[in-house]
Amino acid sequence: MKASDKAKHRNELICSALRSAILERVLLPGMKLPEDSLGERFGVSRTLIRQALERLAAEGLVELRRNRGAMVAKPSLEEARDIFELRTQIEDLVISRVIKDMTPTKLAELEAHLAKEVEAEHASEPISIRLATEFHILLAKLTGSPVLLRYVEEIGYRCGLTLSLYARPHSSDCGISEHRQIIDALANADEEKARDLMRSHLTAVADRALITQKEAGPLVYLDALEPYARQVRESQD
Amino acid sequence: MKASDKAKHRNELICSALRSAILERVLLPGMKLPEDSLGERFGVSRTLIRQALERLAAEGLVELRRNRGAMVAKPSLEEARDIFELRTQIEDLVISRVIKDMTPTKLAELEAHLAKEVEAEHASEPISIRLATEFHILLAKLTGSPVLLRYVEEIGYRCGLTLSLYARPHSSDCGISEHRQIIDALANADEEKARDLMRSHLTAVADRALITQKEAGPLVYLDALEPYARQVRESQD
DNA sequence: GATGGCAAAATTGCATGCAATCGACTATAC
DNA sequence: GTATAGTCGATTGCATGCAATTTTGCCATC
Repeated sequence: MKASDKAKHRNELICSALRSAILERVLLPGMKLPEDSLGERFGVSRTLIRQALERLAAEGLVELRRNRGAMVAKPSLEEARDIFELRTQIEDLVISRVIKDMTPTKLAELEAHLAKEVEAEHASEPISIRLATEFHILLAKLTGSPVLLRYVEEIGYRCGLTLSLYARPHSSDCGISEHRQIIDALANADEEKARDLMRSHLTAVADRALITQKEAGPLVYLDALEPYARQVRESQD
Repeated sequence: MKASDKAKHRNELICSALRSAILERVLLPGMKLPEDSLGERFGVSRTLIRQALERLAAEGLVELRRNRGAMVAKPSLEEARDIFELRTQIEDLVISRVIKDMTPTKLAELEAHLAKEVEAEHASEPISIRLATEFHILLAKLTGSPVLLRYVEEIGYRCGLTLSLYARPHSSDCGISEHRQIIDALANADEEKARDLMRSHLTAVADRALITQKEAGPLVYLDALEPYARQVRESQD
């Protein structure tokens, strides 16, 4: 999971845990998410699970059918395209904002993150995807705008889920060099170029992704959740 | 309230009721929202109120402080600007999408809505604001993209709240002629012009708004909620 | 008169229990 | 053999109750 899980309340811990599980393809699109079983796993009551599921539903990662329980969202191809298009549009704004107030400190942060991406280049794919997403989130953070951060995060996660559905394996790691170029453009205060690079980066990611299609059965396979649940259980005493 | 409150579940009814109350300036920014009192008012238990408050918090209309209860959000001036900037960026996309697949039916819908706006021009200000917001939401609907609709709605609401905090009275009704122009540009399939109009419309709204500043005391004044609560209570049997 | 700490009241955090709803299965009729 | 109706099981919807936390008012002390 992430360093950003800094000892919040159980509420958010569970939410983060489930989110990570979804983004790291431990819970696959279409899987059922029964409140009881999850509650048992995490060692909490249905109330908390329910909250988390509602939150994730609002974020678009979980689908909530009335009286029929929750399942991991399964965005359609159209939704997928829409999300990526919207993302492009928003990150345009992020670039403009970041470049307007660039500092060496911020550049260093970006470089540090890129280093982590390079280091993890040959690690597992979920980790690469997560780091790639977090690059964009870091950019949003650097704008200093909570509003931008909030929406870039949310849409970034949805894109992550989408990729897990439609991307073919190893389609994401080529993103590193593109991140490199974006940082360079930002360092040179070349707004136009940075924006163009970001646009083509995002469309490239989308294109690489939306070509092949994998199918996931609607099965419950909660055992895979164990490591995530343990973390929450342990933090309780 | 709205026609879109079409007999969903109590869950969403309460959420809509509170949202409307906030947007119509019945609940002012900074007001406390205690679960008990609200539950009593609406004739439901704290559980449902809690759900609604969490939802609204996710939408940015309510602020949720741990163990200290909820209150109507009070966006800062910076947040206000960020929200409007983001809105501009997103509605750019809406225009592009709508204009790509314009039909006489859709045009008629827009005209019908504009007619409502004209009709309500001299009605109460909250109603004007709501109709103005719904014009933008209608545009998002016409794109046929649930994703766009979701975000335009949410950000539109946040803008509405922002206006209620920072706008000076009667700053909004001038928007009608601008809506008129946008429809015309859409009818002529003039994408560039439509986009420009939308951009200047939104910045105009923001500018008209963000000049003067009103202050609202952090008082609880739940009696004003009565009409909203009654509606929910009645729909229960 | 101001400050620090303590205790009581108010409010949220969370678990549990019961009722309502939906889906699947079976039995029965055609 | 197929279709339809009815019942049963599983799961969610919601209310209530108790524990935890924060706030507020009070009193003692400086």
